[in-house]
Amino acid sequence: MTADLAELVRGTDEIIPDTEFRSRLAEAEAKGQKLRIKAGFDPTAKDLHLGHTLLLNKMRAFQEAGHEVIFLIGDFTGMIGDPTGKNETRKPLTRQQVEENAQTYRTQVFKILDPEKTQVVFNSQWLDPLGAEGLIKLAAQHTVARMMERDDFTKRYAAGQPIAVHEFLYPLLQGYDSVALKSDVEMGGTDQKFNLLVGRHLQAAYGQRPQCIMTVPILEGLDGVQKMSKSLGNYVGVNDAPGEMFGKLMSVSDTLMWRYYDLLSFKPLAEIAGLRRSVEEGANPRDIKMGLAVEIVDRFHGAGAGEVARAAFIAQFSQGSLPADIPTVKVAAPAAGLQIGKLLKEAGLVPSNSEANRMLDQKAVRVDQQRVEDKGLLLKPGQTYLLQVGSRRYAYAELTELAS
RNA sequence: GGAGAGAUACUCAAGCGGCCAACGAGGGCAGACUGUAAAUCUGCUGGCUUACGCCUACGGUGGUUCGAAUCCACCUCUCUCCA
Repeated sequence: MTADLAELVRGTDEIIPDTEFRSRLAEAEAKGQKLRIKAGFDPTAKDLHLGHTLLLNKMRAFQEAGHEVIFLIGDFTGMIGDPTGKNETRKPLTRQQVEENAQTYRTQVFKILDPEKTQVVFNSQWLDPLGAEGLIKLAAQHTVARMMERDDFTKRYAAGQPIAVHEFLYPLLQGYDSVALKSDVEMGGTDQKFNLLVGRHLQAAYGQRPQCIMTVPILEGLDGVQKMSKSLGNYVGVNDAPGEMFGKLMSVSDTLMWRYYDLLSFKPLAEIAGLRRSVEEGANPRDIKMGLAVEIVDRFHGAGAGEVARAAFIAQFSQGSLPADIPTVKVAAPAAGLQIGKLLKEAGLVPSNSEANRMLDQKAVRVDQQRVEDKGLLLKPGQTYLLQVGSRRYAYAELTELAS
């Protein structure tokens, strides 16, 4: 069990209380019991990214150690709609949307978790029947002062930002999930620490043995500053195509690369330390970064996919050849020809004509590998042109004559 | 219930009745330099017109005015203090 323990603890941020966690683990082993491990997910986000996988990796580690992993989908809370984060009022989800999202979740999650060993539950199962009376009883277990201890509540309050009353219900309902599931351990991101602790408190209030909590770090996004999230556009999705995944990982800074190594790689810690040393001794960090990108691409696209992506990357960027998968777009053009700016817009490379003109001004546009600055350039139908905006946007435009 | 403050583009944030498509910062995009890195420097950052110009924008609806993001009224939302 000690080997297991090291693996279970690797990459976690905090375990509270640490000693109790260890003793419970030992106790379960001695009695031949399984610990009930709970982790909750909001069914609003459809696409999982690497940030989510930190938690999933941990869950998997528990599965491999023989414990019972419960994947909780917060469909009830999702349908209320969580307004956390500024002043956006998130639209409540319908049952059907929740179910759809949950289904998408499953397919992605099982790239990491073992479907056979994963129990999937929905919290509407016990929160629906709770009723107003149950809710009031639940709310009576906590105080406003303790609620306000939550970091983001404190900050928002101090900053004069609104806090809706029902936001107080969130931690309570999430905590009640732990009561309903009789969980032994609950896992979540560090930003969930408060909520996880509420679960501990509530279990005690309902006469249960309080769960231990385990937090995993929040993964920084590609910018290295803000957390990885889809809405910030700084994420690597588990469904990203191999080439895209590889490219995104290569674009992170050298500093961030080490953070990613620590959190995402399955390589032994000693090996990672060795890589650090080799860079200090003069190895090109780029090559080390490729190693990480290969590992991650392999993980989600099968062994070998990483090497293929690496070769394509080197061909495209180190040797300057074109990417392999340039989309072809058909565009109708008048016989006299279509103006370059309009073509770029029609081909979907820029959002507007004005933007196209700006790109032309900024020497960012190439047609058939030749830089173009003349906004009046007309491209005649009957040909296919290679369009390029900046270094990442490519398209073949097949111009067909517009019947006038 | 009473008194006050506020709502500006992706975010924060300036804004005198005309010089405001709106200072500045961040973010983003592009160019240079590179390892598609970081750092740095430069430029751009509402839409339409091959650009003289036109249209849409400053919480919402009306109004005053030759002219409003700027003034007035009402509405919506938020915050603070008092009850």
